[in-house]
Amino acid sequence: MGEQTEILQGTLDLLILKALNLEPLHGLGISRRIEQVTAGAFQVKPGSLFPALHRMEEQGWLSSSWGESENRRKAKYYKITAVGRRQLDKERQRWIRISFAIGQMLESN
Amino acid sequence: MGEQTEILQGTLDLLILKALNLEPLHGLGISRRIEQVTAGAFQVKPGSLFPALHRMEEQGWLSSSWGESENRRKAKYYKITAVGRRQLDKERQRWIRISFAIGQMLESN
DNA sequence: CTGGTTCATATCGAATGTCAATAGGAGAAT
DNA sequence: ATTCTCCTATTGACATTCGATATGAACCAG
Repeated sequence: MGEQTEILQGTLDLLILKALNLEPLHGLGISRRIEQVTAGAFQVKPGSLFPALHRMEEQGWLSSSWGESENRRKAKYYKITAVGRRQLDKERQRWIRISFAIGQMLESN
Repeated sequence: MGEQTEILQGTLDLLILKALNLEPLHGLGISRRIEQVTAGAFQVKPGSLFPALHRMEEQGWLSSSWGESENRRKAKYYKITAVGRRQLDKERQRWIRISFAIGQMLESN
């Protein structure tokens, strides 16, 4: 694994969906949002982010449209869909189940 | 991904190390222990378990020796090493950091 | 208007981890 | 003996992630 592997594999979709649940963002905006909210614990690199966005769009969880960034740059904005919101809920529940289970495991003496 | 993908990718090592922290177990014993403690939330299949065990032994986190199971079958018992205990502590802290970060993400409105 | 920097999207190759399916051997049971 | 269960193990396929890199657009300095 890489040196700074901080991303918990399998939770990237959850993080992205959650980031977009409030408002549409462009790619790097999503990355910044995640890094900001988690106080730097997750650093989503482009090589992880964009394949994930494409995959999620293909599955109908996101839709995208070209626009302009805060800095007047060309930027593709991603928006969560209704299907994506259902998926967010699924992944949220999955996370709760998993973190509870691991908690049980760690607390078992 | 598979139908019942319940395992959070990247946490298998943590679960195995923790399972072995109390006492040595053979492969399927580890699998059962994890399934039991987590109330079935994690089902570790052989195709996931044994590659993980070999990998972890190669890294010096585990040592193994042939013995006899509770049912008189030939069984390879895995034991956590001192290095493995340090790794367990690392992974435990990593888990705490990650679950805290995701918690922050999910609670952000 | 030219060169450099930042922003932003994107792709590629390699490595890793997981799973489903399967194999195979060894003890137990009848 | 043959059937069953237990236990270890491998194989092939697949998805995900990462590091590195490429490309292009807008801005700024001189």
